[in-house]
Amino acid sequence: MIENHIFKALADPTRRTIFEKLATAPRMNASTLRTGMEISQPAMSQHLAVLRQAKLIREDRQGRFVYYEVDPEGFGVIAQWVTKYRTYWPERIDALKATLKDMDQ
Amino acid sequence: MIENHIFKALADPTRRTIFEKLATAPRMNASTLRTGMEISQPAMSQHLAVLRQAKLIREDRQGRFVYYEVDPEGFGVIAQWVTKYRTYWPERIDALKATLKDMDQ
DNA sequence: CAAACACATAAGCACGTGCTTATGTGTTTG
DNA sequence: CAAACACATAAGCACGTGCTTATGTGTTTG
Repeated sequence: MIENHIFKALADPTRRTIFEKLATAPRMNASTLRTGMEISQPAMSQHLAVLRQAKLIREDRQGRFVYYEVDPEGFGVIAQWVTKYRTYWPERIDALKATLKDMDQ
Repeated sequence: MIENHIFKALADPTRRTIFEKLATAPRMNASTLRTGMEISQPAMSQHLAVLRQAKLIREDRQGRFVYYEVDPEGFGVIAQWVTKYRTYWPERIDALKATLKDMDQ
């Protein structure tokens, strides 16, 4: 059940931060990801392993560096999950999303 | 941080099943939700409390029954979260979602 | 109004999770 | 090639989580 891995991976706020970094910036290696994050090297390594197993990120080994980037496969499962339920009450959700968007600004 | 409550609430497979029931069927009370679910009454009550605190469901007390239904507020946060990242690689995600949809059938 | 009912809550327990320190593995540098 | 580097992994620990049994609270039924 990979869906369960994905939801569990995203349940941790540190991992969501890492995912957000990789989603909004070019590929980074583990050390670069740590900058400005108050997290030890082993902790980062463990979080990256969880995200990798959930297919939310994927690695690209280059010598002694390991570069990470978002893996659309895992994210697609969440996107699909949202789409599945959105169809049940599209108007209510879209109205709410507009409200949330306004709040951001 | 309500976003964290929501992701943590959805990280449990039993709670996702409950949410799915409420999303795809009319409002139900706690006992009706239990039918066909091999879950004790206290366990169900505790799961419903977590979902309620995450604003994924809301309650409507009617005498000694408590009816539950999906609360668009919590779901909207997830939908918004997905939308936020989808914008970074729309073509890749949409292609993948089409693939996943095919796999369902 | 006493019993049954629908649900909530408390306490205890087994197991999961995220961190730490220590150390291992493979690669590059000087 | 020895040291430095980038990262992974192991073991241990504190704390979180989801269940159980027991019991509490409010409502309805006969």
